[in-house]
Amino acid sequence: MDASSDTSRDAIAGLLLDWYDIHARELPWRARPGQAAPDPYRVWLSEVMLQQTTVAAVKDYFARFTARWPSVEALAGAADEEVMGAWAGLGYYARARNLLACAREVAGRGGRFPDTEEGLRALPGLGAYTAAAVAAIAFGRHAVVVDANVERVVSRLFTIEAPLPGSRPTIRAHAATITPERRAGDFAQAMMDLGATICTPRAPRCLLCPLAAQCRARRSGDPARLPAKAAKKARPSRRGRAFWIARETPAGEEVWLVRRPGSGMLGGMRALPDDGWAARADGSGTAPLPGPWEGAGRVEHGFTHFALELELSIYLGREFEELAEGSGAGEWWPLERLDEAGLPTLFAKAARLALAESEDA
DNA sequence: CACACGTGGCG
DNA sequence: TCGCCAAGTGT
Repeated sequence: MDASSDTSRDAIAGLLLDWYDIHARELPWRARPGQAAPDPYRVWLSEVMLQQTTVAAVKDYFARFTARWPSVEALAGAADEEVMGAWAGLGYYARARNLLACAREVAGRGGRFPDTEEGLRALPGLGAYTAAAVAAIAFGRHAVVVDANVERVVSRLFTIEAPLPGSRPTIRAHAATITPERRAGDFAQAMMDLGATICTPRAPRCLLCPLAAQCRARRSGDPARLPAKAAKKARPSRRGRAFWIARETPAGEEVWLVRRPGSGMLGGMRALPDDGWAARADGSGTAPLPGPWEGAGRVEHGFTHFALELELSIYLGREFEELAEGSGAGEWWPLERLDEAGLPTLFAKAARLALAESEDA
C-alpha cells in the first residue's frame, strides 16, 4: 500500500494526533498540554454546554458556572432557579434541567462520575455522544466519539455518499475503524478541532489538512458536497402575545413574571405571561387581566422549528391584586434587577421593548 | 424514526 | 436578507 494514502487506523490516527499536538485549540475546559487528566466535572459541564452550541457562545457560561459552582457537589446543592437563571440565553433549556438532575445523581454517589461509557450513558443528559466524549477525554477510555464534526470528516475521508441521518451507522463504523486504542480522548478532540478549523462545512481548507492525502472526497475534487443531508422541512410561522404588567412600589417599579412549566418550550424558565403560543399553532390572544392594554410593538424570534412573531401588550389598569390572587404562579420582580431574572432571549427582547416604550412615555 | 427543543454567527 | 450550522438528547 502507498504509505501516503494509508488509511489504516494507525496511519490516520498518527497523522491526526501529530497535528493535534501542534495545533490543538486552547480551551478553558481542556487540560494544558502535558498536564494531568482534566477534571471530569469540567469535561462533563463543557460537553453538555457544547451540545448544539458554538465554542464562542459557551466560553462565558463555562467561566461563570465553574466560578460559581467549582465542583459537581456545589452544583448539586444549588437551587433549581439559580441554575436555570445562569443558563438563560444559552438555549435548549432541557439541558439545564438534566444538568442539575445529573449533578445530584453524581453527588449522591460521592461526587464521582461513572468512569465507563456505559455508566455515563445512564446519566440524565448524556446521550451516545456525550457519554463517549467524557469517557474518552476524562477517563482515557477507548470510546468512539461521533459528533457533527466527526460525521463530516469521516464522510469526506471515506466518501460516504448516503445522506444523513441514514448514514450514521456507516459513519460510526468507519469512525471506529480509525479511533486509536491509546489517546482516544485526544483523538476525539483532534477530530473536532479539525472539523471546526480545517474540514469546515463550506470551503474546507484542504491545503492545511493533515489527512489530505488520505481523503477520498478531496481526491474527488469537491469535498464540500459531503456529507449529503436529507432535505429540511420548511419552518412555519407562529404568532403570540406576551404581557407586560408593571406596578409602582415604594421600593421602585416591579414587573410580573411567571415560571414556565417544567417541560416543553423554555421549560422551567422565568418568563413574561403569555397567551399560550408555545402549546398551539398560534396563541389564543387571551390576556391574564381584562385590561386596558396598550400595544408596545412586536418582537421576532426564530426557534428551531418555527418562527415567532410576538406582540407585546402593556397593562394600563391598576387591579394588580386580581393578578396576584388569580394565578398565584408568578412574582413581582424589581425592574432594577431585571437582568438577573434569567429570562430566555425571547422574553429578554420583549422586556427591552417594554422598557424602551416606557422611556418614550 | 421523526420530531421537539434556542440561540447567535456567518456567507 | 436568510438559510445553514454548532461538541445532541429525550420522547
